[in-house]
Amino acid sequence: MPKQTFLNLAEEKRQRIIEVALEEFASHPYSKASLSNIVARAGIAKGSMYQYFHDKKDLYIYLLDLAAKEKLAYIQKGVDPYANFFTLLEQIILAGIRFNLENPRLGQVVANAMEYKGEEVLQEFFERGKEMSLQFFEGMLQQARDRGTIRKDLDSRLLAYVLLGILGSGLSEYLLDTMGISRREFLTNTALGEKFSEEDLGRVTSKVIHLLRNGMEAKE
Amino acid sequence: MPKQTFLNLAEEKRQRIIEVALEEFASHPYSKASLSNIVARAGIAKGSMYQYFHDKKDLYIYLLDLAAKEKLAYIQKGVDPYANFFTLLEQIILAGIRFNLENPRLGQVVANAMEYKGEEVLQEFFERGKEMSLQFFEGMLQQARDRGTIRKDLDSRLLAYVLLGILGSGLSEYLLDTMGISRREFLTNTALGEKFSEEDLGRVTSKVIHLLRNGMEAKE
Amino acid sequence: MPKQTFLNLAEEKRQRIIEVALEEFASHPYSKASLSNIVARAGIAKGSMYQYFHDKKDLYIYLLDLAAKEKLAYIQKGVDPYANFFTLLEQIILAGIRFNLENPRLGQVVANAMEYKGEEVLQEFFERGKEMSLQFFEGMLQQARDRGTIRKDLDSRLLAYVLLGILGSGLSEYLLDTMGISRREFLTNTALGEKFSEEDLGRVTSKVIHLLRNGMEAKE
Amino acid sequence: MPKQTFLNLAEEKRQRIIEVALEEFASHPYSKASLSNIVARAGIAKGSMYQYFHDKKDLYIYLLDLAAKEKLAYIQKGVDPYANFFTLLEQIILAGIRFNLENPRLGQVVANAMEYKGEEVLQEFFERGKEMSLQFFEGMLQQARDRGTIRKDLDSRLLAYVLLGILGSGLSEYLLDTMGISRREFLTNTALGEKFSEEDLGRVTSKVIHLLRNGMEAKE
DNA sequence: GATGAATGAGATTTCATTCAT
DNA sequence: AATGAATGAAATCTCATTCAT
Repeated sequence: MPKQTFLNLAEEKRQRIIEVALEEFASHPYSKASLSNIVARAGIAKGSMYQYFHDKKDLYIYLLDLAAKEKLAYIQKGVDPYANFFTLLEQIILAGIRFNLENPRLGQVVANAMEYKGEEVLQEFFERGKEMSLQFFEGMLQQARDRGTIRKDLDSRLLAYVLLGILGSGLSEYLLDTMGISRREFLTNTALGEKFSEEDLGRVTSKVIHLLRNGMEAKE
Repeated sequence: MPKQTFLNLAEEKRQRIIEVALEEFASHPYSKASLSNIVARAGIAKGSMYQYFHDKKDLYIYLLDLAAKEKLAYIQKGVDPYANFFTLLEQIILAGIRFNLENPRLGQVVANAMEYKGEEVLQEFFERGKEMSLQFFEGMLQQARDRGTIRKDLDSRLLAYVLLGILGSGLSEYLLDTMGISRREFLTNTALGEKFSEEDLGRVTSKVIHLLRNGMEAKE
Repeated sequence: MPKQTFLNLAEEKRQRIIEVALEEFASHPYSKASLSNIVARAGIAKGSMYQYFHDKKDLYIYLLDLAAKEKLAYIQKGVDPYANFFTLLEQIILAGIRFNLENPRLGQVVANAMEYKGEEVLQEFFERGKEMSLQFFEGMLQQARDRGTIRKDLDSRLLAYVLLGILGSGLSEYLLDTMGISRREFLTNTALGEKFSEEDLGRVTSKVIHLLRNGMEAKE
Repeated sequence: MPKQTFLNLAEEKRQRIIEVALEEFASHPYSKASLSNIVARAGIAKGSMYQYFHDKKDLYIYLLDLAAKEKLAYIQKGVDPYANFFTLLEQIILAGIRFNLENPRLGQVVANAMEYKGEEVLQEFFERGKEMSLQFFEGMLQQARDRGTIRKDLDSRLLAYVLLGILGSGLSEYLLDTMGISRREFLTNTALGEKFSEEDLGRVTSKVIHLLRNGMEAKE
């Protein structure tokens, strides 16, 4: 939890710090991310960082929380909760991808967290986050099953893992790949997200949904 | 590439070093993995490590390569290349999971590498590995499409991403989860893999294959 | 010397600051005592502290001076200056111990100062304080010698050192020890001093006086 | 406990490090003593210190232990354990003073430790040391009482505190004082100890013993 | 007079890598 | 070929003090 000091900061300065810190944490694993780097690029004194946050971990968790909340809000905004399951899933996937493209750093920080292994201090924290995501999907799947939208024999827990794997970051990467944009460029140059048209995103998403809905097998 | 010195080492010593190093890299992100730890536990001098490998990165890449090759060999051994697509895919998935459970450290090192972002020194290397995996799946999918096993309108590249996401490590994690085994225990205690019966693995795999083949939608 | 600002403060606020600061300096060596801690616990702004005192040293010396003065006043109050030497000494020892038990923090700050070595900035200050104490005892001893109360061949300066060593804090510690009270508890919980009865104190004091008067040797 | 590395060091280098470190710890309280200072003055790399000792505390405890052992050995060497109580005590006091004068830094480190208050990490360690000293004196006193050398009504525990207070460092300070040598000079300039003649030391010691034996009171 | 954000020097500690033996 | 001591850059973090509001 950041200290009050940070929250009192002028909007502009606070944003600058967040921006720079996100960039650092998006492009380095937690233990390699350097506070010295961040303060240097944000143009503040090293000690100031400790007026704002208790320690490195505090800063990281703040950013992660921020990113997760923003991504969640973004998705909720783009979704009709009363739509049927596949429409809802399509909207979620679409919003997820779009968020990642429009907010490369935020998206990357969340994605990194999902896959974080072996950073002992943070493990517990990550596991909680992962469990929450899993349960969200599991709930959705249960409901769809109850309503007869999806087959009764599907294992919701397993499916939740599968969906998480697919959404992880694979799809955004696919898009970057097909546009020939490297991850480094993407994280550095904020404006690249605009290169992707609504149609591109829609096409990819509907392909995925079609796969999930009907499977791969060619029927006669 | 390890130096000749390392290859000349007595089998037993070489194995010990590999074993210890794998344990370290499986349970810590690259930048947190400590050479000091490794040499201490392997009972060799720190300088010796530099007689064997050029630097930390060299050692890591060697292990990664080793792990990838072993996993690949394991999968190839368990697979009938002339089987039809879905059978083949099922065998691949099954072998992949089984390998991860039987070789926790090797499996983990490969899995970590797949998801590693932001470690500049290694990025290029990882991208090459990922590209290889993608192309492998892409080739398989193309062939299946040509043979009419899967629908013509599927985008093989995108599907390759999806398959990679699913196989990543999600399924092994699902299994560990349902057995209530923490990742830490799993990496430390080598014998845990035996807890999983062939039936368990078969059931999970066939569920996934069924999903990929037929999709989720309930057909009347 | 505190600034006028501090002296203008509302009595209550001033007392609170003093209390908190004493607690900090009693339980940490000078260099580890933290102004940040003090202001946080006193509920004032850090800048305010610098309106009241020139710097950390200034604050410390103020407290030390205060503690010394209070202890001295307490002792003077409990002493009959016209009593004969051993009675006087007994009263001094008794009052000294009692003060320490009734005012743990003040007593501790004074005791710390007596033993403080190696804090360059403060050395000169401490030496002055020590010299004053020594001269006080030296004077007393000279007078007693002149009056024939104590032996003529005693070296008053040396004896002053010896008395200082004994009074330092050894006796209070002996009492705490025999009651099984740790120094930490003692400094935190203000009320512990009441655990000691007048008789306990009297017994200890008279033992010490008896020793100083007659020595240890068994006479037939 | 220092690492093996330190013990393997060339005698000369090891001594230099010890010497410099002692100087630092003798003239600064633990938390102010600076490793950076030590390595700079010892002419070694900062990292090397951590090849020798686990951390600052480890180094300090090593020095303290060293100092205590040397002082103890020195005293034991100068003492006839079969002498009667007062002779023995005289020899102990004399050896203690002489040690402090001949080894200013060692003596100071031990003396500081005796009085250390509030350095939480080390508190337990110090208390153990103090308790050992107390018990040593207590044992001596008990024995003397049993043998009828000292009065039966003396409280050995209390007397142990008193003796510790007297020996603390008071007597060496008295001597430095009478020679007009400041503590700073004394710690810096190793050669000063030679200024004190055997007679000076003997005279002081015998005065103290006389006091302890016969008390201060003038008997008609 | 009060505030509390800003500062930056300096502290301890880690670790990959080098190199003399 | 093996050793392991030496290195030093870089990391995180603390804290007395300053100063603009």
